[in-house]
Amino acid sequence: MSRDEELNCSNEINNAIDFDFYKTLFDPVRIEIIKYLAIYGAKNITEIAENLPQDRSVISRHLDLMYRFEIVSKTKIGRNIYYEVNSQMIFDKFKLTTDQLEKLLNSC
Amino acid sequence: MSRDEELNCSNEINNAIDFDFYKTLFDPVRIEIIKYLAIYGAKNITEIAENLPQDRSVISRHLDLMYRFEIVSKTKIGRNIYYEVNSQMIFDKFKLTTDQLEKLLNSC
DNA sequence: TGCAATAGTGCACACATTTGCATATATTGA
DNA sequence: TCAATATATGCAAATGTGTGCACTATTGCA
Repeated sequence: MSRDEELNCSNEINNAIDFDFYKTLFDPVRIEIIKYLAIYGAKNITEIAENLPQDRSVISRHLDLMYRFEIVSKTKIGRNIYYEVNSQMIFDKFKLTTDQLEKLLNSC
Repeated sequence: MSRDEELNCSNEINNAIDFDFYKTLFDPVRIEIIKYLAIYGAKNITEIAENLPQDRSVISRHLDLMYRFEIVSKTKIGRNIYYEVNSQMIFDKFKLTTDQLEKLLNSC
């Protein structure tokens, strides 16, 4: 394998796997938030915090981080900001990664 | 949604996503090791450590952890233990998760 | 057999991230 | 307008994980 092929291979792996997205997704507390939202639908920070051990401020920061990766979306209604899981987006991400990994299996 | 359905939904999410596996996979140094092995094939700890900034002992521990999740496999030849990425297994895992997420999209 | 090479482990320190309190900042509804 | 409610942020402490050194253990080869 030439140096070019090596670099190419490395790049393909980087492209196949959106590392920062998955690293953000696979955090124990964030997964708990996601599960809560997946079950109960759109909820605001206060209500999420009432059902998880973490402080409101902590939930706020986790949601903000997930929002930046589009793992959750938010809708403002009155005083409240309702957060919701982008289930479709998460699925699409896994689908894309799976497809790209399949290609990688043949080339790298 | 009844309490039973909630629990069921929560369990399905847990089953769909092998959290510990993905959490182990998405670590910056472990990904570097995986990329190195994906490109260069089976290598022993010493050689991996020579090509990454971390100490041999650190590489050893990361490989041990990944081995426990079957992310890598090992083969002993003479004095050396050659580690290799289980690319197929990683792909299969993503495929399974993707399929199960698709089902979840309809039920939860 | 012994020694050189390779891998694994105990330990303490480094580092990044999470956490919760206190407080600030918004923003709405009365 | 202003009190009430919801969210965001500064900060320092806590936590968990990663890290490298020193050392031990293992084992295959000369």
